[in-house]
Amino acid sequence: MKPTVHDIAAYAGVSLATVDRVLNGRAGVRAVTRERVEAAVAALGFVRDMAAANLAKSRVYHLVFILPANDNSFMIGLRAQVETMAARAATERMQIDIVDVPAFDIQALAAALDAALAFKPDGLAFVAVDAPAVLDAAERVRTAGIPVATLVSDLSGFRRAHFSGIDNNAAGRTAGTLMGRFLAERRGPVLPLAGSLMVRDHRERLEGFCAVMAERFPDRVLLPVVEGRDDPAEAERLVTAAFDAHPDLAGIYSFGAGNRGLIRSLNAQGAGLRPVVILHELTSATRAALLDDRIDAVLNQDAGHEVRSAIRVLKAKADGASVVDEQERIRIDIFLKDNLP
Amino acid sequence: MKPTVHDIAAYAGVSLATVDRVLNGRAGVRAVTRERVEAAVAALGFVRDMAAANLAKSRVYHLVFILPANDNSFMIGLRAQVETMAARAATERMQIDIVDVPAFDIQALAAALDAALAFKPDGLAFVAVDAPAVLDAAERVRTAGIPVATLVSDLSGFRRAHFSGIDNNAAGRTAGTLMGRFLAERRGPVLPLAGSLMVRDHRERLEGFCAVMAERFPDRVLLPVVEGRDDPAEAERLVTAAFDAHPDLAGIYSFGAGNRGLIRSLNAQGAGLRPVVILHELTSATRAALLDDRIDAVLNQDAGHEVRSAIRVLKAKADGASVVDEQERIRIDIFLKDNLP
DNA sequence: CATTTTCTGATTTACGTACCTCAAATCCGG
DNA sequence: CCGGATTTGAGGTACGTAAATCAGAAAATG
Repeated sequence: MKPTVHDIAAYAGVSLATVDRVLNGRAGVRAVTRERVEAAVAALGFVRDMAAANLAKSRVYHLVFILPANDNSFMIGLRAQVETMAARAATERMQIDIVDVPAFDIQALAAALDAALAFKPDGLAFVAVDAPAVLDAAERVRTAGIPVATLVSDLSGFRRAHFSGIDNNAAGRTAGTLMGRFLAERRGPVLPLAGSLMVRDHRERLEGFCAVMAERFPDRVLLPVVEGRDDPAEAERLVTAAFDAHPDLAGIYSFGAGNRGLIRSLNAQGAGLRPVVILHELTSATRAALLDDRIDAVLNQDAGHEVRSAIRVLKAKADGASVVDEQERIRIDIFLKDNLP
Repeated sequence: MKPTVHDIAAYAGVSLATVDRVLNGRAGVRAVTRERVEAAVAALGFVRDMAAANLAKSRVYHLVFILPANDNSFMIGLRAQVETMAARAATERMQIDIVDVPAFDIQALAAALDAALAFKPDGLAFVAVDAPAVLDAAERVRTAGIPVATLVSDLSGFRRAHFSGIDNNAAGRTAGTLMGRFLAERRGPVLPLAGSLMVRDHRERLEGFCAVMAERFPDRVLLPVVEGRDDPAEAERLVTAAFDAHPDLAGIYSFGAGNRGLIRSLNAQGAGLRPVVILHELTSATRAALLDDRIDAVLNQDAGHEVRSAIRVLKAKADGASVVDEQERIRIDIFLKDNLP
């Protein structure tokens, strides 16, 4: 049988109250007594029954998610995941609040962080915009003792409890390797299509991609990066322009959102050999394109995993528990048409 | 505030005892009264607090994992994952027992299933060997009302609660696409190296691989499948023989274990152009080979995810709760040297 | 040595549910 | 309308922990 606090009290020869003081780090216990209790805990292998503890505390974990009010498929999906978990939250003594902020708005995000801090939640997760004002606000939250996790996009210099997102440099490198190998002997330049280079994830993906191309496929010409601002119409315009300027365009790596526009532009091209296309985020549009052989590979981050992971980690940090690190690492999923979920 | 049984009782105008009888399906309640209570539950959106309920029942979820006593890296890793979770289990009112059976031993596995059934656990997970005797034993467990999950390898015709493993046909197809595209214009035959075609996973991988090769790369010559029995020495022998017989060997798809032997054989070849190598399961050996550019891609199933998923599902089934399906789908991980964890 | 401060023990209540007992109310057939 | 069966109510205890109160003991302080 699992030992309980009563067993610890009996074994250590102290009262329940003293055991409670030691276990919960309250004052009013001599060092010797504390050690006796700790020895008993170690000897009996006591582990606190979290379910019972939470019941007794009638604790409700109160988490806040700050999400950008973006309308691209990925962010919509991410929000849906948070909402799903928020609905399930009641079952597990949790309350999850979602706060909206305008996308890429530094001041609004900083203000939202300060507002969330005022609520004193048990944990906070947010999609970072990489700016000093955001860093300051985030540090205020962290300093208040609230565990903070960054979601999808990280914040430079911030000592967050957790980053729930992928290694974007590695993602770019992966795309580079796939691009180089899928192209093989085929000649022609490759177009890198960003969302915005103001965002850290996109910069990192580009760096990784360029590094691999330079290292392993040095003969391949990379066209100058173009930025589609995560906007389908703009992406379509840019890609169509690239097709016009470079009839021998051999590859496109799109590492931002707005891929519906890219796919429209692909469809509009003639029946000739299409370029190798590698892009990010599995959505209904990119999935359909993959199945129809209009694109070659999709790199994806699992939004559901990211949200669940952030919740698990924040909850664990909130009560100082440990975490299965490996479970919280967000994979770079590579989807070909054959392994679509 | 979340409603409690007390709120239900008050709302329905009945006593706590009656609410309890309804919620737990005990006899002695008139149909009209039962409906009143159920209406109250629906109206207030009551959900039973499982933590409190388990505390009251002093319930311990008792799970049994039946694992083959295999000595390949994958199975060793899988076992380690189960052991890790078993250690953590105490914290979460769980007890996980591990039962060993000789690998590929149908009678032993069937006997182990029957033995486990005698313990009346709350859930059972096992690595299936695809045979009628195993199916019979598994059905006996299932019929006894115990949720059963298959792990890694599935059991044909078995109506399990859950299969915690990858879609091996899709994995084979994925390998086929990568192989075909990585080879591109390069000529030469491809060797499929199985562990054993007696195992369903390996058969499915082969089928998927061959299907894609035939559909999309019909000119590529596939050598006859060889079986390395998941044994490094045998794999090494077979691959070396293939090199000798086919100096222009262009590709190897290894979908069994024992890849240390395959890698040794690769190392032993001369400095010429090595074949494209795609294999399964990320281990220290395959990881090192990937980093050194001695192989091209590793398809992997995350053993940790599989184990955690099996536990979550069995627990949920044991108390009739729902499951986040998407969280329980085991991905086919594709690792290149760039996205290694 | 008296007084304050710090520590410790004993006891109680609470969390939300399960499960038990005993008595009272209601139902049903005759 | 009676007798027996069924249904319902009231109340309690239990699970393992948290947290509070209050009294008494030990230690530190003057």
